[in-house]
Amino acid sequence: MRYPEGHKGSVRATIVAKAARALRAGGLAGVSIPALMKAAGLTHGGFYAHFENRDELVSEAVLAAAHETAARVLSPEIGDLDATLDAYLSIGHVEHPEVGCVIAALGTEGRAQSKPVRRAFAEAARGFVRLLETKLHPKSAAGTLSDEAMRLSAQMIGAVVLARLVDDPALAARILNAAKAH
Amino acid sequence: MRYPEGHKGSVRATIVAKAARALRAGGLAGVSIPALMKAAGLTHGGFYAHFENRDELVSEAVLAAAHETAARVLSPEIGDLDATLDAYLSIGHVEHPEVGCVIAALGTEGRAQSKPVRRAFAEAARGFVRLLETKLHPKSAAGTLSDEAMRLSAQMIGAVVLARLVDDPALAARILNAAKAH
DNA sequence: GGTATGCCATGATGGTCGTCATCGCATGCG
DNA sequence: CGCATGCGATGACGACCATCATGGCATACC
Repeated sequence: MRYPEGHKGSVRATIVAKAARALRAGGLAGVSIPALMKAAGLTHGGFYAHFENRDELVSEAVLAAAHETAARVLSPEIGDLDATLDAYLSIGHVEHPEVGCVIAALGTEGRAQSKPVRRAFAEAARGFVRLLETKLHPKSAAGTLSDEAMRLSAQMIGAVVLARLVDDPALAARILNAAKAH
Repeated sequence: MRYPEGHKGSVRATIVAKAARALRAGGLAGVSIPALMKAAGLTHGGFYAHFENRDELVSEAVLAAAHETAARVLSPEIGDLDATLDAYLSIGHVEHPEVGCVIAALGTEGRAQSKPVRRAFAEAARGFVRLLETKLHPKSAAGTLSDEAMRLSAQMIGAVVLARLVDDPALAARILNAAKAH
């Protein structure tokens, strides 16, 4: 069929959005192209009309996931630092990695990926610390990162990773609460 | 050939040890059985004489890696807490995940694995916090975990994950140093 | 020293993956 | 109203995977 203007672009955007979700749920290597396309309501055939290769989609999905979490948890309008900590260090975040922080969901997989994917993770990681910096010190000069922002970023990410691994809801909740101290 | 007593057991141990290294380097899904066996100096054929299936090897490799790091970095004879922090939060650790902490190397992959593998990760995670607890409070009752041990565990793991992702040696070093505060 | 043993190499099988070529078809344009 | 357009479905290809069946062969035992 002849498709309406901009159709292809919007389809591409939904593929990226659904992939961002599916990859966080199943791991970077755990979801195939057929599965990713099915998540977007399509079959595998059209994939290469939208992306050069699988890594291009993975890279964009990582960035999309990072922006999504930034807007939901780290953006200024969420509230002060405590509001961000409460949202990030929550049971809901631990139980739903598919809509949570991409670093806490896929962080350790980034290192072993191709260069474009590694670049996406690098940008996500730097963006995380940068946003936390502006929450800690709203009037700090752009581009400077305080030790406190780096330390607290590590603490938040590590806490969610640990809480997801211990396989014990009560202990997970204790880890999250312990990580709210700063 | 007729092999000397205990030969099979020692071969199995070297397969696990080499797999622990290869999996931390390449990711849980990034190394195939042929590759894992080649790392141990064998071909893929004999694999199922040693393991029920791939997940059994992965589970054992995760535990072996955890014990290895515990002995090298977290054991009492390393020194006090500062010695452990210096070793864990070092450039060498960031640059060599294949011999480093299994949680910092593979932590986010654990959640999406089969039950035996998840159990291995859960034990590794709990063991990490437990060992840090005895370093922080040597005379605390066995089995109790302080908020401080959980918070600092998260901070250490998150710092290494972040440092590996930012793709900037100078920034990585700053993150590591920032995470030495407690 | 002959022989039975059992570990491991060779090789096959079915399935799935990433990638690509082809085609049908519904609709926006003339 | 007919037709050209271009998106996406169908299907094929080679590669690689996990798993398993078979066989060779060097040695520890009798």
